[in-house]
Amino acid sequence: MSQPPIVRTRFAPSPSGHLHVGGARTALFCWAYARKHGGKFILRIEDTDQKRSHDIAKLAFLEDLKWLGIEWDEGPVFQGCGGGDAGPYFQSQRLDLYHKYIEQLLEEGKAYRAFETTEELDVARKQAREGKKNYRYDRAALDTDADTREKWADEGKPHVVRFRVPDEGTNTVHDEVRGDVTIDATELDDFVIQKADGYPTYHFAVVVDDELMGVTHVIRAEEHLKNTHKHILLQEALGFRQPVFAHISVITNPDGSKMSKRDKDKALRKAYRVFVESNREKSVAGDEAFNAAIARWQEDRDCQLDWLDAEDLALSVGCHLPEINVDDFRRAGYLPEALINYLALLGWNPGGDLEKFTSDFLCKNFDFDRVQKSPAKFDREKLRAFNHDAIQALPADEFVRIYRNYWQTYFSGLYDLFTQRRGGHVFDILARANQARSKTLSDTINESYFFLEADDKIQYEKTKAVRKALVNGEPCGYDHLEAIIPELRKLLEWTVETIEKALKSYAETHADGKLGKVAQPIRIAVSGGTISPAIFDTLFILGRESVINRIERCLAHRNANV
RNA sequence: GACCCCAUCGUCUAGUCAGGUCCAGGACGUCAGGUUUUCAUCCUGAAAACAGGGGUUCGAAUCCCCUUGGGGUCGCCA
Repeated sequence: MSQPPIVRTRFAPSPSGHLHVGGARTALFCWAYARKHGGKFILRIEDTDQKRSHDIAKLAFLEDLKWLGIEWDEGPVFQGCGGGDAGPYFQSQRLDLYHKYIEQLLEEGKAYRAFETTEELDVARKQAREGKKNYRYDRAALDTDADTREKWADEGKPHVVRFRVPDEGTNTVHDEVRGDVTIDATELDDFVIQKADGYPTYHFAVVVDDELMGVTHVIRAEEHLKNTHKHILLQEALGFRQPVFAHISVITNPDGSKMSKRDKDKALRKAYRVFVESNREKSVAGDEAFNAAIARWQEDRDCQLDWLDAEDLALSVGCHLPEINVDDFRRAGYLPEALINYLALLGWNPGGDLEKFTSDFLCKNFDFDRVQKSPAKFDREKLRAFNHDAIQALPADEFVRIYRNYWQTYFSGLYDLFTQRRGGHVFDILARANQARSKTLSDTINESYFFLEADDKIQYEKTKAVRKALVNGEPCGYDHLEAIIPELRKLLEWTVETIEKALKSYAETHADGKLGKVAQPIRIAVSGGTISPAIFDTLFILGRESVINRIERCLAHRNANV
């Protein structure tokens, strides 16, 4: 009895910056499946496209995976992850391997060299489309005899290598999610396996690497289902084992279109067009390199801006880029455990009514039989609700740590200012006061600026709610403000507890026990509006001097108005 | 257009494989009340779906067929 091979799954992204949520879900499922079976999860970089740049920023998704807690056993070495004996894990470093197998197919007559140019093929495709015909490569290369083709190749004439597919029969993928998927052999044409630059195509590299790396389960998005037929043919031709396949459905936008990195580019192009049309005399300010990048981007519809440039431009033209990447959600103040939970549930569920679970649970329970076949729309509101629950579930100390870290990372200027003025321990109080009112870590950022404004710069909102809180009733809000100042002055200690005691006691005797009658005018006086953390926390954080200054100023404002 | 895949509330889904316990359950969102020092919460309640049509069967959300709708793919991208 032979042992079943140890489960080895892999996630194989192309190096293109940050990880988008669809990729994250695929990686999550690959990882969970490997963990469940005590196997290995491999990360492989599919960098066979020389047209794409290869700077290190393109590997930002390594950081994203780490942040999500998806750790790879083999692959690029990064922060304690990676390594392994089946490398190198960058396809661009494995060219000799691919060449060896290409030669093998060539010698066996299972592949051949073809000399058509891209332009010639484009014309043929266009003609087919116009004639409402299905395009299929016509094997024109085979019209030239083999010796001539070898001679051309020796002379260095640019060419590709095509795989010769069977002329008849059917091809079946046994898919763990979808069952058997069969197509007719005539649906496939002789696809390219080696490009003119000598690099293998995706199809070829994937098949060779999965074999050499001992991959047992290929879990990937549905967009690859059709490719799988090609991969099976290659595996058969090369005498490779066939892994188990599982194709998961794509994640879509609310309008049903595939959620993709391009969505950001689309949104940006649209906003930029509007900006240029309405600001003819103004241009987007930037340094030379930035402007050059914009120009290139405008010339080529297929070109996408570097993500840093994209964010700069979005800021300049007032465009909110849709959150697509894991990092977008991280910046927006989502917790990794919430994103993981939500993503996992988008396409898989443990059955019954259970929705909330950890990645640990996923690793124990994930299997293909509960993977959804249909595409799932990405619902930001539900993600937000999940994030809210995740934040509320955090112990206070842990929330403070995460909240501080979030400010330091994404709002460092604000954080430094706050801690300089009020001190690090007061930031803790702010964090604690904000936990209950946060659905994301960023929710309370905008509502924290008033703490740092100069006392005499507070602007009072001119809304009904504000007026009502200040002037309605007898005594009115202004009257309470006047009366509360001495109460605050005489406190021996300025703590959340002493403030609470003083305000409650005042409300008891002067406002029929209705704290709101007193709290709301104070809130307006110190913040300018009706939104702040709990009033006792707010006053403590602000400090006694500022509180009294602001209340007095508010009262002066009343007199000026009367 | 061709090929392939899919189809339960607005959304994610349970139930489908082993037909009856389902006039279809949960969650997000929505709406209506309530609690609360504001915002955010929290509590209670409500509206909300088996795409349509044929079969099979005593019985169909569940099995079969057709139609319709949605998605994916059709690159020297991955």
